[in-house]
Amino acid sequence: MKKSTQIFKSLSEEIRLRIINLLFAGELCVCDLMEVLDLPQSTISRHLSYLKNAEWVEGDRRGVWMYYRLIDNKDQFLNELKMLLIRYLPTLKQCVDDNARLAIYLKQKGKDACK
Amino acid sequence: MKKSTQIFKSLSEEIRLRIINLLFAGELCVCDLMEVLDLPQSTISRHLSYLKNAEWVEGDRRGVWMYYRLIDNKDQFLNELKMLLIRYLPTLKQCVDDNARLAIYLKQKGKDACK
DNA sequence: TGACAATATCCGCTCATACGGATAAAGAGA
DNA sequence: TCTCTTTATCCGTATGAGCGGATATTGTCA
Repeated sequence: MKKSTQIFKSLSEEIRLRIINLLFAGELCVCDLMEVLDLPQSTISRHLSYLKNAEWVEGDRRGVWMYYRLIDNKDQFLNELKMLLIRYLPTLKQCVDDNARLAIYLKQKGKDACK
Repeated sequence: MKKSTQIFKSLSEEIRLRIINLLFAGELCVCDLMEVLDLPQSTISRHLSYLKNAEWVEGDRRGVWMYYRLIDNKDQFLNELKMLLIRYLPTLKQCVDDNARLAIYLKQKGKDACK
């Protein structure tokens, strides 16, 4: 039961929903998210660790960078909830904007940004 | 966006999940819930009003009693989430126990309890 | 109208968690 | 090893929401 409420609590925060939405496009590192969401590093990192505890994301280090991605969870409920979010989040204005910013950011990334 | 986080926040509380689970069986009044969940009246009432604001339930007065039931929402996302909960909540031990207590309670209700 | 029952709201308190700057830890490269 | 970059964690503070007893509100019935 505790775990169930934790799942929903992890989704009850705007920034975390925005992060999940961005990760639908594929893995991203902390500095990517800082850029796109325009938020301080400690805030991003904190939310990512929250999402990791709730088993939404996993991260792996590549050099200095930590790359985060959504987990393909064995838990059926979590997976169905994720499917729901995949369809729902992109209909929200804030997420549409974020996705647009991400696209622009990724296009110019190779040149100057991390990696 | 605010509304989306609010939806999940409304589900991030054990008592509220238990109430939703019980209401899948049909409408109930506050005193029913007090009995089955064994919680003080102010606590039940507070959570119900929270669920009402989040558009999960609606209530109507019949005499002194307020009967609450789940809303058939027009919002597609809310409805799909509800379908998910209908399948998921009854698999949780706490909810199984609650449902058993509800069944016993309802069986003897006509005699002494409200209405 | 007066007493009682069911429900909603108020109140003071406590706890969880958000924030963001500062600091620590980990790795890369000279 | 020294420095720089990225990320994680710490810290003090602020806010949101939970709790349950007390009180207010609403309706019933005599």
